[in-house]
Amino acid sequence: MTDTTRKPTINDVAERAGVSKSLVSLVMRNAKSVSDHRRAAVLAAAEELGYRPNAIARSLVSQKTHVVGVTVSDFRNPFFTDVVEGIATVAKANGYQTLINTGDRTPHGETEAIDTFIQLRTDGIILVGTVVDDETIDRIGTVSPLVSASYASGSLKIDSVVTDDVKGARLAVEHLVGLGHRDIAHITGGKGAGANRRVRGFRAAMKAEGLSERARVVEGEFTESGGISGVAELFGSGTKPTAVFAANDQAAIGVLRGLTARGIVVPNDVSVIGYDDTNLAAFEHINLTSVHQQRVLMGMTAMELMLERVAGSRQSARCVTLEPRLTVRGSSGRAPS
Amino acid sequence: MTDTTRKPTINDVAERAGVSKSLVSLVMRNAKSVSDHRRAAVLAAAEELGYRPNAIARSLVSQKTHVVGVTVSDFRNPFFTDVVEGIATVAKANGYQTLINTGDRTPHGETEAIDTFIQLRTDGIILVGTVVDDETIDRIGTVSPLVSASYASGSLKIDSVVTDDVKGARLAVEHLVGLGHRDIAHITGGKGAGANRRVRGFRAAMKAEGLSERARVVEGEFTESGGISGVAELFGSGTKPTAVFAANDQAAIGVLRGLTARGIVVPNDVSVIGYDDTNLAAFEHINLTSVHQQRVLMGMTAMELMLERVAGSRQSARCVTLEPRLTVRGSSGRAPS
DNA sequence: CTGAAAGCGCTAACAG
DNA sequence: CTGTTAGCGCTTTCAG
Repeated sequence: MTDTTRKPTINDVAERAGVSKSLVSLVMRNAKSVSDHRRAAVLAAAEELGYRPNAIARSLVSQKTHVVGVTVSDFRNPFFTDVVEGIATVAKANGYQTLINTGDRTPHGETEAIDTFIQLRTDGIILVGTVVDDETIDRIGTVSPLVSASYASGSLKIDSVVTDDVKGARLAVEHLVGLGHRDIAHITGGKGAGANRRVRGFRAAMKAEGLSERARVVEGEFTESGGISGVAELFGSGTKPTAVFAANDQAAIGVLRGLTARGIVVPNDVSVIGYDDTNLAAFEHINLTSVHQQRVLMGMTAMELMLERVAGSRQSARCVTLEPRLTVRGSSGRAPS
Repeated sequence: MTDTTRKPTINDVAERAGVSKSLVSLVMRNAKSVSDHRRAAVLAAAEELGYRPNAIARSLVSQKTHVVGVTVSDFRNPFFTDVVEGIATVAKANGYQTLINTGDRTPHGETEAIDTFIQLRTDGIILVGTVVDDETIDRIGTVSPLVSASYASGSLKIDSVVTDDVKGARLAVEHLVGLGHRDIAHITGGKGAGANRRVRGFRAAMKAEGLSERARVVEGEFTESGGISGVAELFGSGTKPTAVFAANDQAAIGVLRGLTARGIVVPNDVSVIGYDDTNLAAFEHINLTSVHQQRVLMGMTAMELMLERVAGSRQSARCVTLEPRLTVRGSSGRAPS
């Protein structure tokens, strides 16, 4: 298991095939300047020995690992896994490997994950739904190519790709107003990535509809319990809204629960809209109207930005904005008269 | 961005601090045999230069990467993400990094992912819900420490950790029988990992209850549509069961949909049980009775087995079996009289 | 077309 | 306690 089974090196292959190391190296990288005869001999020797090039050693000299590190703030959130899938697809298509790591939703854990990538000398790092502050991002951006997905960093050193959440919020509001709703509330995502933009978008859209006075915003979280507590606050006292726009699907599901518990019927009494349009929203038993984000595309775009950086074909920071859509399902309906 | 920003090496730090490379190396690894004075000087120099040890170079000489590769057959399945979380927790606690890769649910893709890990010289590889055949597993097992989670490989070279699915199926059957059900059907998981054990367990349990004659088994899949088609087959003709045990939660949700579409009420007319006890099952709107698998523990155990292998403290293969539990929720109830 | 030699950044014996 | 000397497995000039 130790030295007896030592993995074969380029030297072993060279010896077995009776040629020089450099010759083997050329063959392994498909160089053309090798005679068919020797190439065959090398290939045969490699096959026999079960030789696999040592990518570690290779990258030590080439200064390229062909690996990009990806930090994911929350593995369990289906939104993120789709983004990661997009990243992986484009990466693989371009000969890159993706190394995934989670920072356990904490700035400290994520910073640690990033540091590991730096020590591993990944060619670049993609932050998905990062929770670290702009200052740290800026610092890391000077050391390694960096792109942020789903969070628009203030740093000028890095690229980012986000959904136009201001517009997403507007789509939700316009849909509800079209259904006759006027008392509309928004439960925020707290300090989560993108939460701010959604709040701004909500306020702006309500204003545009001349409903500023009737807009209510309560603090929440990107979780089911965030939605539940939001409902408690909204329906505990004062004017009750006829529609609730939650910061994401998980919070919206909390809203559904909270409403059901109070005997309020969706969508007859109150309409509910989520954000992200995850699989959850599509489940027939949940059937949630939701603002759709192009998750896989977001990941693909992030990786494409990274490739440009790695190739050195662009030095300036770029922020790509993706268009949201509204997916209408059963949780939204005409306002009660 | 290229050579002007070259990352500082141990040499740069040594020069800056006015000491030898080996001294710096010792300090970076917290060796005690260094005078406080020099240690401080080195640390200061490293800090100024923003030096991060090159893990690539380090592992080239130490022959250890402190990285374990993890292949996940399906990222979207919450079952697997929990297993991965367990792996990552134990790995981190022991100074290991986890490199995650998906094989897109295909044997070819997964084999490719494994090959990448081998080239990267990861210290070991953990297969989560693998889809590659035993022969391939056996071959890889001779090259690298390997452990399989959720699939019990026939290979004698590798370790595995699985849930006792035979018992899990029995728990489901016993629960239903206790509620007065006698006509019970099972919708299988097709060729998916663990599907076989669940079928066997179902058959054995029904036999033990003296209900062999009334047991029905229809072919399905580990997906929602697998459940839907199963319902179509079960309720299309012949004796209709009063309870359905699906191979996993996603299929069970398909069953719920299929039943609802036919106007069959759960659990009044028919009881439904799933497998995995994922977050989905717990959603109030789904509220599915399900056989619970200790997912995080499964991942933790897998990583522990890996650590034993890496440390060389065990040469023989080991298969750990985890206990299932039944989580009772609203989708199962007394059999109609 | 092929081989020899010099290093990539780091660690691991050895000497002082 | 500290510096020197060899490599780890590979790529890359530079000569033949």
